[in-house]
Amino acid sequence: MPSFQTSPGTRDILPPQAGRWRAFSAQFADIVESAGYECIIPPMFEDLGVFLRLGDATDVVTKEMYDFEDKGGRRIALRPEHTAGICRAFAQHRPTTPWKVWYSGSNFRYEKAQAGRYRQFDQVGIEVLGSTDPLLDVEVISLGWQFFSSLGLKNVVLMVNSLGDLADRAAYIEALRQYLESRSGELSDEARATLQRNPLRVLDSKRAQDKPVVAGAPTIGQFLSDEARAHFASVIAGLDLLGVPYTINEGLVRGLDYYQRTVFEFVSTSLDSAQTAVGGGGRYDGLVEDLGGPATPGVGFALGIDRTLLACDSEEVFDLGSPQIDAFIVDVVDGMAALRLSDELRAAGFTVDRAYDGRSMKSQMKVADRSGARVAVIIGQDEAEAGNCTVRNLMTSDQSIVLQAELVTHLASIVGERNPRRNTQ
RNA sequence: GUGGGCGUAGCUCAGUUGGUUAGAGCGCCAGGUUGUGGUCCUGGAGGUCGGGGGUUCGAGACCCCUCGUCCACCCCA
Repeated sequence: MPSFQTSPGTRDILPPQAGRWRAFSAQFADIVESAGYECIIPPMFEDLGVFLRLGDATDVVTKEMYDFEDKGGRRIALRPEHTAGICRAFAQHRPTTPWKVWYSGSNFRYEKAQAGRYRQFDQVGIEVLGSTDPLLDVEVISLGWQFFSSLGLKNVVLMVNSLGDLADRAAYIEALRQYLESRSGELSDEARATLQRNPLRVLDSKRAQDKPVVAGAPTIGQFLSDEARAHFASVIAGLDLLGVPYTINEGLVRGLDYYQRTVFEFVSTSLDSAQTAVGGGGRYDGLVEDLGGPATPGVGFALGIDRTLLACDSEEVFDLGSPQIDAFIVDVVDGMAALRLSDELRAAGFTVDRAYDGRSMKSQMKVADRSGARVAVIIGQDEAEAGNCTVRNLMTSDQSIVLQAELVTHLASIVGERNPRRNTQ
């Protein structure tokens, strides 16, 4: 065993998996940038207070925060999610609205690791600040939906709900509390404890014992104000218009306290672990104000990269290999030709690798084969003296001798034309 | 945080009721007549059996502690 290993809940994303992550983010960027969202990169740690707004009854704040005091005596926390930091950035910089941003990055929560759950985990997401338009909620939800579709995922379902405005929500929570307390004798010990902290979360209980009680609970729908009801109706109408399939789930509550009105979650039905939520979001109209900014509505979502990729694995989609190598250079003289030719070919736009350490031709050919290269360019003593090279097509085993000066055109005839690398002036 | 499963070479695993210098397959490296891959053959490198303590004449195997990992709960992406 090596002396050091990754800390609990963290891991190395090695090649080729790391390349898949990069492609994942790139594909996400393509989709949301086409809708006018721009990239934002907030800091990984902030003043602890920024994240306390997520809710003092949530585990994310009370148990899972990576917080510490820095050398300057500041109370700092590693971000457990992106939304709060982005709202803080909005309050700090006051960009014109609507402010549409997307992000891709790591979050940190001190939890015990499990399938699809890590202490350092990555999300991509979008946020829009400055508009209450319900059709914006629709745009946001539909972009999430489109992204899952673009990955090739079929077994993702969308659940939507409305938590109402603050007053609706408060009235509902009170009614729910009264109901649950009246039947607390039937609840599990765990659910009773949850009831004290956050009655909404009892609706999420997975224990069979709690199911009958939860099934009989009052639902949020009866508590919505006229405004909240109209807002939700517009969201539904918009989803219908776009043909985005959804399920209204009145038991859907989100884990963070800042949500109001629209909430939604994307769930993979092809994951068999306990973690099936691959993404979620909603409207958080009070958050910017809570952080000391002007009253500003907001809506957004976050998708878990790990879990979504897990879903891709189980549906056997979005499967990427390593990048294709066009040519592999085998130089058994002194390596100088390999150095020069690889440089020239790369400048011409080809992907080129080579062997090192002056190994035997047989050994270098093995490495060439393993690299998956389509062509081997061989420089032996004869070629070096004649100024040419042997070009071997590793798929067909055809072989020919060409002048080194004509290598670029010859290679293009085998693997196709490439765009030369451009140097910025 | 609670409960359970598991921790033997880079990877996947064997290791009989505790008994001599710990094995296989894959991978890696080098050869198989002196310039060539993917198949085949031969050889080689690589492990303080997660770590610490204990029981024993003797422990990879048994006991305790610890760390890590996986799974469930909790919570969430």
